[in-house]
Amino acid sequence: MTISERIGAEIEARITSGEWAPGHRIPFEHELVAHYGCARATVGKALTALVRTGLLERRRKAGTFVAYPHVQSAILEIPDIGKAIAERTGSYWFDLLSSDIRPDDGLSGNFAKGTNLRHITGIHQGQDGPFAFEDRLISLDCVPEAVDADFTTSSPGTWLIRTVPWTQARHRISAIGSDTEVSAHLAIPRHTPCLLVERWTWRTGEPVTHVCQTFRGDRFDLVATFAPEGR
Amino acid sequence: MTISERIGAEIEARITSGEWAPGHRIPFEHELVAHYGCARATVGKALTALVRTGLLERRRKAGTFVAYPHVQSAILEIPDIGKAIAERTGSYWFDLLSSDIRPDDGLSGNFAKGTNLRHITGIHQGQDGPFAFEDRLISLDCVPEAVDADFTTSSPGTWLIRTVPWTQARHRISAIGSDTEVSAHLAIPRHTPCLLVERWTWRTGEPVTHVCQTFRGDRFDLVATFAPEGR
DNA sequence: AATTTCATTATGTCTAGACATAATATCACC
DNA sequence: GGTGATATTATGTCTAGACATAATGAAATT
Repeated sequence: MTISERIGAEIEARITSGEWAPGHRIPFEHELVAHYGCARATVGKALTALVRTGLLERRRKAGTFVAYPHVQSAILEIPDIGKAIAERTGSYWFDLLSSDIRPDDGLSGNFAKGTNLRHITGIHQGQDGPFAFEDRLISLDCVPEAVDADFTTSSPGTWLIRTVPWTQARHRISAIGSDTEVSAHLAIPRHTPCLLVERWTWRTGEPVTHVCQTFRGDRFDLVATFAPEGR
Repeated sequence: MTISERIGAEIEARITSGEWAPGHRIPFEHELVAHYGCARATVGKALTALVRTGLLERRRKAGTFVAYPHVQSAILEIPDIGKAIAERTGSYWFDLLSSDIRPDDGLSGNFAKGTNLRHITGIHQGQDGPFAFEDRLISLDCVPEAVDADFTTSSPGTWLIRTVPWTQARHRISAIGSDTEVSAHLAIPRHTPCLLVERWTWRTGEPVTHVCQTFRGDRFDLVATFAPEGR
């Protein structure tokens, strides 16, 4: 354990134990330097790490304070569906249902009107039947290689992750009842509760893909963990 | 913009533009030092930040490499339900349905058998009706103040965030159909698709609370964003 | 050929000090 | 009393150099 890690751990312990409550001013850097007998940069490194995790807040001239818990946030692992299904059921494949190319009609609101899009629908299949239905648009202006990519061997999601360096993504997670089309594809009654994961991806500001994945509610959930001690 | 920020931004640009693909060895630190005419600590700071965001990977003796995209992850903001509902509908309150105190029967699997628990059920209400049903257990051994906390003025979640310094949390998000009890509380037909958010919280390894929140699927979704530029 | 030894090298962490910046408190002045 | 200039102070960032550590490849040995 390095010196800065030790300093950080000791400060964190005092906070989580409640000894230093939110709003409390922790000792000045020069006091910590005197206490630990190290350089200021070392103390600074420890404090910077704790600021990153949201545990501390520094104000010039005033000092360093225990932060008030703000918005709770968690790290959500967006699973590689193929890997997740293969791990759970032993096998996985992607059934391509349709694939066509057309310009954006300007109604999607995500891509610029006229953007060349590849439109794909398909089903993520596991050992014991369908897991999820996918409806995806890929911008060919941003990812020209997607024109002739073969999505019968690997799913579009897996292919894209490997091909395009993403920079930004936005997810929306909601619960819906399956409609007629999805019900047929997933082999479930109509109005069965499903998890809908919608994802938009950008690369340096330019839209890359927009995907709607409908999961069978009884076969899939998302897990997120939060650990403030940073990675 | 500081020097280290500039160095980091330039490296990131080369990666997201595709010039430096995953696996590429970026220049050695001493080369970057020569290029930018700064100290090694400054280059190191920039690189450390990029490692944190998962864009780079450093190997002693070998050098620093562009990381292969691994698991996609996103930052999920766990909303303060009260605030979210108030913002959307203009008003919010928590309807306490039941509150009792009992020792853990050892069947929950989350708390140690015999742990004193406060068990609470209630409804998150908005302007135009119920939003979510909540079923919560709080460990009184870990949070003794919860014995006589008044959850008619603020929701248990809001109260806990302000009172207990959390250290770890785990969430599970799934889609379910409402059962008889939930249907009645949320004023929806049975088997309506709902978003179930389950959350476990620990404080230095000790379980604090376990909560199941059932949201009306038509009135709530979760949003997560991913932005590799850190935080 | 296989193994051990050793020098090399790039990153990991640290020190001691410097200057910059922003917020605060103080004091003189109107 | 209110206002503005000034000194003070804690954090923010940086430099130049040091030693530690771990991985590599080459040389020496078995």
